[in-house]
Amino acid sequence: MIIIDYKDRRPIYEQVVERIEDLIVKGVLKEDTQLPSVRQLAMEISINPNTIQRAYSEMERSGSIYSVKGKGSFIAHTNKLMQSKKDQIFVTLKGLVKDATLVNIGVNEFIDVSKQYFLEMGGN
Amino acid sequence: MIIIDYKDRRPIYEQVVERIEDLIVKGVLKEDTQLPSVRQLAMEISINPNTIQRAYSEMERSGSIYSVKGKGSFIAHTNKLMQSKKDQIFVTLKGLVKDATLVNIGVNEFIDVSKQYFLEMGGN
Amino acid sequence: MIIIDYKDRRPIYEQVVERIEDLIVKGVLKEDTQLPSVRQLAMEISINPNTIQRAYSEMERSGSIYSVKGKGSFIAHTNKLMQSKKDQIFVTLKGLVKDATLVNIGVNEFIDVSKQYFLEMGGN
Amino acid sequence: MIIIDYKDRRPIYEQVVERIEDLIVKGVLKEDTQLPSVRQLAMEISINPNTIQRAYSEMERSGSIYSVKGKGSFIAHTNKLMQSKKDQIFVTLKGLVKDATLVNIGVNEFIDVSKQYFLEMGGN
DNA sequence: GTGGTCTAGACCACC
DNA sequence: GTGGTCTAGACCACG
Repeated sequence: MIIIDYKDRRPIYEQVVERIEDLIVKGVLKEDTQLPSVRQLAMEISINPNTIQRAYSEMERSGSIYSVKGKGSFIAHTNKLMQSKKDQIFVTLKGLVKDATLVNIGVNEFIDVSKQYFLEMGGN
Repeated sequence: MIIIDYKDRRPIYEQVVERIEDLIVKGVLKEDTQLPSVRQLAMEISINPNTIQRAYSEMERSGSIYSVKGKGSFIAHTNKLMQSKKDQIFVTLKGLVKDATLVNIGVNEFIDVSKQYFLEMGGN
Repeated sequence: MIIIDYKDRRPIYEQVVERIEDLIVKGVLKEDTQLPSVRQLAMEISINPNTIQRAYSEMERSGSIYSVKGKGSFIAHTNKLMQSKKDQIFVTLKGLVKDATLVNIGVNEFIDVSKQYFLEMGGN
Repeated sequence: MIIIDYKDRRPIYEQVVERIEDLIVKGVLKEDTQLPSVRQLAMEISINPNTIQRAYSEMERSGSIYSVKGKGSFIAHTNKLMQSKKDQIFVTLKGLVKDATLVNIGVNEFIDVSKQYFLEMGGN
């Protein structure tokens, strides 16, 4: 379910967070679903439980999941996550537009390519 | 000319590269212009010369500048840099569109916001 | 009657204690009233009996309730509980005032806000 | 400088955060002051470097300090910290007032005691 | 069994 | 030298 790319320069715990949050926004993991336990997921993908623990901690801090000692970890309300993901996308987009203007990419080219990419995505 | 943000989480040498390449794409630094020497730039912005050296090495490797032994470092042909910056932007855009579709941001919203951002940039 | 918030980070037995003591200070549960048995309450709120047992033990230790072998658990004299709750509040208040002085919150601001909060509570 | 209370139930890293943030709000540590390195502080108070690392990470996340790889950790702008501490105090106060009304502590008693505590603090 | 904290020791990127 | 990540193994509180 969760694949780690060891060539990726980002830390493992960050990749784990990304993979799980992806599953949430995709709707695969729904609210109050129980996540695999720290130890179990650690064994599954053959990494140290502490690393998973850290990933889970990050997600709890950011409000994506909630953990109960002795019970397990569960998916939280997804609204907040969706919104923060959207916000993040628009922030990135703003920076990208800024860079685009610097290298003389015009509005038209930018949105044409965007449309094209949307088409490709829809095709999947 | 070059400002380092120590609170920025990226390594300093990367920031130096970015600042210089920015000056190149903006046309401030033109082809075959000589860059300040490693030591000189290091002193100017109060940074370890090793860090500047690494920044210059990275840029030479990527083809943004070229070095002549005993003479110094110079701006290379800017076409290649411009093109790679453009490529990079479109790669990022592709990823962004992919993420956008996941959180149900439609084509229309996406390009409307893009246009808006372009307007804001033009206004500066 | 008793609601557990699994997203609350405090242990469940502590929440149970708080809820019951709340009912006591509010006057809902009066002196010598019998509490539901451990098993019964556990079933009611779908919780492990061990957890309820621990909550009851804590309250007996602190003197909020008393148990009679073979009969059950009962609300103790409420005076002591009321007094210890009051004491606790003033201890917290003292710490809070100390912190307030550190960040330059003056007496006036502090009591103005307090009055405001009392008004809001009264309005409920 | 920093004292750990092993009888305290809170985790060590949390105590470290509290102690340092206290020094910041008290004005002992000023903006851009360099903190002791992770390893050095760990040796000083005889705890594992990882624990200090975690404390520093928490503070960087919350914006109290900023860290630069290869250089060290530094005190950030203190405004944000002061504000969040103030906010925290008023949140606690609100909860305290709510509890006070439950046990029949009136506005007058509450603010009288508060004033008294402020006097005591001022006397230190 | 669960999550959370801590230690010990290692490696990396950066300066 | 610095901060940051990871592993291995231990212990605790909770259910």
